[in-house]
Amino acid sequence: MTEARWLDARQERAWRALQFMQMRLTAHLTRDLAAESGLAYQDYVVLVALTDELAGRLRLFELAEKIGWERSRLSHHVSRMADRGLVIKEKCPSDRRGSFVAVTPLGKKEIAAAAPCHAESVRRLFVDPLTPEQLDAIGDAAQIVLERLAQFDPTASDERDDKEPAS
Amino acid sequence: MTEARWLDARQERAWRALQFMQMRLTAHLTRDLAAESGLAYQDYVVLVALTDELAGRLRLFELAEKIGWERSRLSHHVSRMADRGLVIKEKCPSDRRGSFVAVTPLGKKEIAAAAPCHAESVRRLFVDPLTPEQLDAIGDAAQIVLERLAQFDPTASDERDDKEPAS
DNA sequence: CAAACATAGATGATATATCATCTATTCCAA
DNA sequence: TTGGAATAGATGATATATCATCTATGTTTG
Repeated sequence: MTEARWLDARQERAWRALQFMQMRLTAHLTRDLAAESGLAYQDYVVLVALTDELAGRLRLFELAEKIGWERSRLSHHVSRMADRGLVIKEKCPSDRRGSFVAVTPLGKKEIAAAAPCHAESVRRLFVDPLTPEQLDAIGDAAQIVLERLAQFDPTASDERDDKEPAS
Repeated sequence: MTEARWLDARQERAWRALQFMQMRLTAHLTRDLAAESGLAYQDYVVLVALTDELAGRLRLFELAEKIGWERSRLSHHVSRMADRGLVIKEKCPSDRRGSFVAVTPLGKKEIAAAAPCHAESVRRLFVDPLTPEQLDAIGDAAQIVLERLAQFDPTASDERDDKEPAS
């Protein structure tokens, strides 16, 4: 069997450090958010995506696409959030299969309260210790990886790309 | 009034791109791994950490530390992996509260079969599209963020008063 | 030494995520 | 048109993660 090409030292270091950073960072941000608001990180993601919209609402499938979740997961989670009054589901008149998820006044209040704290955490833990050049490097690299992912998995394209995978 | 400092365009782009990359990448790697082996990504993480050890075994708390999991999560997961014969738990003679987790021959076989495929996926999706300089930049940045996280990490103590970590 | 405390790990309850499947609608091509 | 395929979303079963708590052992301190 072909001797496995594992990663060289540089590659492995980058990969492992990134994995660990992501894990620790997410854990920390989740704790901060829970401590300062009644929101889980997932609630935050949903609410930001909705309030980011002019209408404060999106079709479920659009929201799923926007935040990169599976539809089923989103459906379940939105139901739970609706039970808590953070969002509300509305029938879509033009496509009777579909629904909108809309942020409620309560949801707006919660996200407005949580967002500054969360931004503060992101800045303190991630943005501040890095230089602008490092941030750009991360942005560039992530974008490149996302483009490559889109080539291998067309369903997972978050950005509009009309380029066809070379084949 | 301190108007909420959100992130500027560069910061936000880096942050969002990183989040998306991580999500998509993990999803893709998980699928690849499941398709080419009988292992979930979590199994892979555990088995790599164990086979990485000379003795092929670790105390549970050491393993948890190494891979960055909560102990309870690891305890549950190791039980499930033990049920499948991938690892085995052994009493620790020197500390009778504790146990070792050891990789079994089956576990070794599975990880040996899965590792090259996984490495190939990581290379194809993450390493190959980036330059060595970009990989170093990511490694450097992640390391810096990890150091900052360590400063703020509450595992050391619950004293939250030291808002100014000496550097 | 004993009492208080800390640590290792397990366990059960609950919350969330994933997977397969289902219904209702819309789209599309023969 | 119409019947098959695709899409939107919901739902229930299962898998995994999280949280609080428990037992047993080890450690410290008065």
